[in-house]
Amino acid sequence: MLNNAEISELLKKARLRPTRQRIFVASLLFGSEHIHVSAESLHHKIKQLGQKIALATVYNCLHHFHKAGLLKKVNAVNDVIMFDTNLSYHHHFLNVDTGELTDIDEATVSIAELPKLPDGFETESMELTIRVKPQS
Amino acid sequence: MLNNAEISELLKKARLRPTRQRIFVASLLFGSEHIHVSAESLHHKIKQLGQKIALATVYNCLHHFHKAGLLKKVNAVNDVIMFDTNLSYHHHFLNVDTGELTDIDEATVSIAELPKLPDGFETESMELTIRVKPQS
DNA sequence: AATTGATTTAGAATGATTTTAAAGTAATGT
DNA sequence: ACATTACTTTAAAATCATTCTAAATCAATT
Repeated sequence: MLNNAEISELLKKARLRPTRQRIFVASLLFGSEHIHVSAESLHHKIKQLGQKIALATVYNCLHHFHKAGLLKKVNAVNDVIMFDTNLSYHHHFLNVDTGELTDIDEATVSIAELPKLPDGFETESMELTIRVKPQS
Repeated sequence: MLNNAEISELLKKARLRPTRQRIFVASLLFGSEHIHVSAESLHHKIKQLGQKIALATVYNCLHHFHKAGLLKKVNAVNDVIMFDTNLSYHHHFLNVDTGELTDIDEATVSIAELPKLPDGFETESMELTIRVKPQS
């Protein structure tokens, strides 16, 4: 858990102005467990905590944090962009019913062989998505 | 290339009424190379061919074809649902600049080790997405 | 404290997709 | 063939996530 001064510092390091809203949003994202959020889900959580931040601001925050390298954008499936506080290269289980994402421990996956890239291209990132559903 | 009777047969087998519109849409999708389409891109192609089918009908077609197992839904990235006529288990290169998808030959990828699934869940599908960008 | 430039915000706009409800068409029984 | 029924198509409205706009606010700098 980070205090406001620490969060302020973190934002400054990322060249983001530590505004009231950004500090609050950052406090929900950083400093504890890695989490996955969408703008909508985060905004909802904020409202539940009795705070009032415009949805557009949440979008702005998430995108700024992403640009600054504080968040990873996760391949959305149900039209909803998810952001991941876990920046390291990793894969996901995707619950196809709920859209919920769960990190896969990198150590439990190994990709033995990869195709060669199209000419003139380089890899930006690589992600394995295992779509799962409740056993029928 | 399939003729209309063959396409009609294909639709009937999938328990879909072989209507004029579906036959036309199916003729663009099946019978030659595997392709990736969005509702919008397919509708555009149809208009270019001088035909007139409502965009909503294209959406309906694609979803019906998908439900019937004739198309695979591909993890969209730029908000656009892509459908793939290649039903077999396979992976994609994703051009992050354009959203364009390219199939990866399955033989060139091998995943050596996989994590165990969460309890009570089963795998629906699994997809490796290699996001690529023009070499900088 | 005043200026400047970035940020926040409500609300409008956008773009993909879905829904609605009416009109059209295919399949089925007669 | 003909009527009935059920499914399809369609334009237009609705919806949902997201982005834009323009005015108000705020943080950093002079």
